[in-house]
Amino acid sequence: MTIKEVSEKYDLSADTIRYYERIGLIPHVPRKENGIRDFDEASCGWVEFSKCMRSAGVQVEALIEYVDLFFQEGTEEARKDILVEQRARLQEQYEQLKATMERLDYKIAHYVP
Amino acid sequence: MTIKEVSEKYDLSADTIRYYERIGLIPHVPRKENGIRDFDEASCGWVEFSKCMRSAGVQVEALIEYVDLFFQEGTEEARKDILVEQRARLQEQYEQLKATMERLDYKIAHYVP
DNA sequence: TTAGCATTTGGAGTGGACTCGAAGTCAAGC
DNA sequence: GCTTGACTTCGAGTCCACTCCAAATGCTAA
Repeated sequence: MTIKEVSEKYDLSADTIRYYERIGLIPHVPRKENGIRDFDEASCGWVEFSKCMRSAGVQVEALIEYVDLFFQEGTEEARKDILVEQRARLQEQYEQLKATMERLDYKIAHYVP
Repeated sequence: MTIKEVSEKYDLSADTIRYYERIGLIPHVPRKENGIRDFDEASCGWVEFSKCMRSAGVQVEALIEYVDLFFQEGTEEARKDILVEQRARLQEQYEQLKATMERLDYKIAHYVP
């Protein structure tokens, strides 16, 4: 698949996908002989994963570290730790979000500022 | 209350509070004769409100508009609309967050990348 | 009354995450 | 053979939301 197809498939700009590869947020994408990216299933999987994580607010830094560890042997625990930590972060955001939504609901329902 | 006290009370830097006032995210804070901010209950309320909204991810822009309308007569509906729209945005974030957390839970539980 | 610390303003600087631009290559169609 | 449009790299630019700085003023305590 070309970058354009992947970009449309996951609704991420081609620039963003190139940027993600450049900074190591997704692993190197295979190229054709002419140097053009040719996304295979694994690469698509990474794009999809990064999109999902990013849109929930997982930091770029954490994802880079994860991808980095992914290519080293015996780092399963470390990788899992990253996931656990990010999971905890999301949990916090979740609580905050819930509280704020309830507050907004109340404000909207009783609207008199 | 001084800005320092408010800053400690709500765990927001004094710089951020001044910034919020400057851009209109909170209304003008009353001053003493010497020009120093003297937060009353209303001002504290705005600080607390903005902190809550911001930490859930409500955009600065929307809050500025809200505060702006707040000081004009007959804008109740418009203000409520802002709240309703922001509520919907948070709802989307919430869904995204939930989905991502579930995905992480699964990945963590079955850890074999 | 002088030191030392908080506060004021306005403007400049920062960090994160993209987003764009320039200059070049390549394949397909006319 | 030439144009057109998608692709490449790499560096620069942008946007948002702060965060910091400088210079001036004010309050408190030795």
